[in-house]
Amino acid sequence: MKYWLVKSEPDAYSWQTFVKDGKTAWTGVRNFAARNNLRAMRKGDTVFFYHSNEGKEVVGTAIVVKEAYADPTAEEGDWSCVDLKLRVPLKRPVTLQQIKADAELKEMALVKQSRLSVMPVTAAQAGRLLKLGGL
DNA sequence: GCCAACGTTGGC
DNA sequence: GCCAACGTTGGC
Repeated sequence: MKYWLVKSEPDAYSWQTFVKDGKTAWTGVRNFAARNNLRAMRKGDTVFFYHSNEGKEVVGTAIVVKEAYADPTAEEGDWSCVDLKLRVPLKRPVTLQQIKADAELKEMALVKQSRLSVMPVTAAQAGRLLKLGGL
């Protein structure tokens, strides 16, 4: 069982919208590294949901319910998406500031590769995020 | 709104 | 196959 983190601009697709939807197809990824990470996701994996630009914090968790399939929103090219189901909101969002200040979390791709929108999270980092998030 | 980082494209 | 130019992302 692995851990991941996906980013979304609240303007494009917010956590609040996800809460209403309950489940969503994670489409629109157009970056090879991010796509490959999507393809490496397995059913049951935990996915952290991060708000970029506005908020800049990890706000909740989701679970992979359908593994990679062809992204229906892609008009050309070889792109993939997965289906995510809502799990739980963090009791307290974990901000980028906190992440940068944390010895373990500052090693996350979120900090080191700011442009990557789908990335792996280690088990240790996941535990830390959940703890800081009050879960 | 600016700018750094970095992925992608295209000319050679 | 290299590398410069360009576009996009995302933090500040």
